[in-house]
Amino acid sequence: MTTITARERLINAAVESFAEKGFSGTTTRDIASRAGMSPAAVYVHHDTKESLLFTVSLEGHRHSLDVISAAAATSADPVERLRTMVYDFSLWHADNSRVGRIVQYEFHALTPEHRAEIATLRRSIEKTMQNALADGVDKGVLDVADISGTALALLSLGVDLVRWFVPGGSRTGHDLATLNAELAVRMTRRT
Amino acid sequence: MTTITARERLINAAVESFAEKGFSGTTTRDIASRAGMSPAAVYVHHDTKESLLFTVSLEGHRHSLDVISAAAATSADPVERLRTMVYDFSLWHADNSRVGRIVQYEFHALTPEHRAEIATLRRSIEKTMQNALADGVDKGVLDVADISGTALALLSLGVDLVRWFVPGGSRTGHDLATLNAELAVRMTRRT
DNA sequence: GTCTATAAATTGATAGAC
DNA sequence: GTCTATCAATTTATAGAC
Repeated sequence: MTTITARERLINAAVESFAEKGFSGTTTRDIASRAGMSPAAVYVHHDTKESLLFTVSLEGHRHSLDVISAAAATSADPVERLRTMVYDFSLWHADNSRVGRIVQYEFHALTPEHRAEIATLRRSIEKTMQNALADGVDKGVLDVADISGTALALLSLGVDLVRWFVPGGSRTGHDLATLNAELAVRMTRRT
Repeated sequence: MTTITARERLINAAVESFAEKGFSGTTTRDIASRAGMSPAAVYVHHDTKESLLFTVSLEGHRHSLDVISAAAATSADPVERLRTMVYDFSLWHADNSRVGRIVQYEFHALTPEHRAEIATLRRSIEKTMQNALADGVDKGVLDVADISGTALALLSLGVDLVRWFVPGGSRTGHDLATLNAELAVRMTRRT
């Protein structure tokens, strides 16, 4: 049996509202009413509206870093590893497109301190992709002239899904992730 | 000699503020002060804050559609045409990253009527890319199993630049556009 | 921990003088 | 076409009762 605390209900409500209207477009009243509480109840569990955003953003960044890090450890073959990394990273963005929008598009709304903390997670995500490409080049399996630029492009394929992906639409997350993974291999494989 | 009207000064101010803080995070007072006017002067030239957004968004969408359409007409060779399309589309997003952020991320803030009008331009952009891929497949030069999905992925490479591109940073728009164009060719060329 | 009530500031937009 | 002044509504956040 899973107990959902008031704090978690507020976080779920914040995810809904931030993803739909953006951070600035969301009122604390909207979050409260989605969570079935009065406006004042929000502040018992979260100091400010921004601290709610930070909680969501931090958890989302950590989750996506976990996903790509785990994928990076699945195979010793650089091509299959890259395929898995792009597949899992893309699938995460499709399956979590609401959190993904907050992660990717509300970064600027964080306080400078919170932004700095999250920026380190972003660098880890990029570094994980760069390392996978560099290893594949070292092993002579991948052909990548610009490793950091290509890493950004591969991540963009997954990240940009959150801009338009609609759950229940004609394309499934699995289909899109499979396509992105195949394109990633074609982009980088040595011929 | 170029005369800058008050209306244009307001649009430039709106681009700055919308790109920096988002539509909801921007106040009409902020736009007015950036344009060197009083808050009331805004409403002489634009009915609502949203009409300013619509003006910026419409112009931006038209411009990027013009860019990719012109690129689609440059060459009869599908590979070189695709390279030019991805290069020009990516370069536009790097060179116009502020307008690009408004175009890509403030779509939801438009009124339903304005959103519908702009949606037709978005479909034209996608269709232009799809046609270029389909023609290359017909001519036996490109190998693309999922044309609409691959079109979205190619556009994503350009679009996602606006999320992080910083003018004057270590990477130039030209460098990024060249890389994206090369990756696009590798993704789609028949081997 | 939840509520009602409200403070204090900010917001989009307008009125009316010049 | 620009201004000062202001309205009416909304906003984040708090006070204090239960």
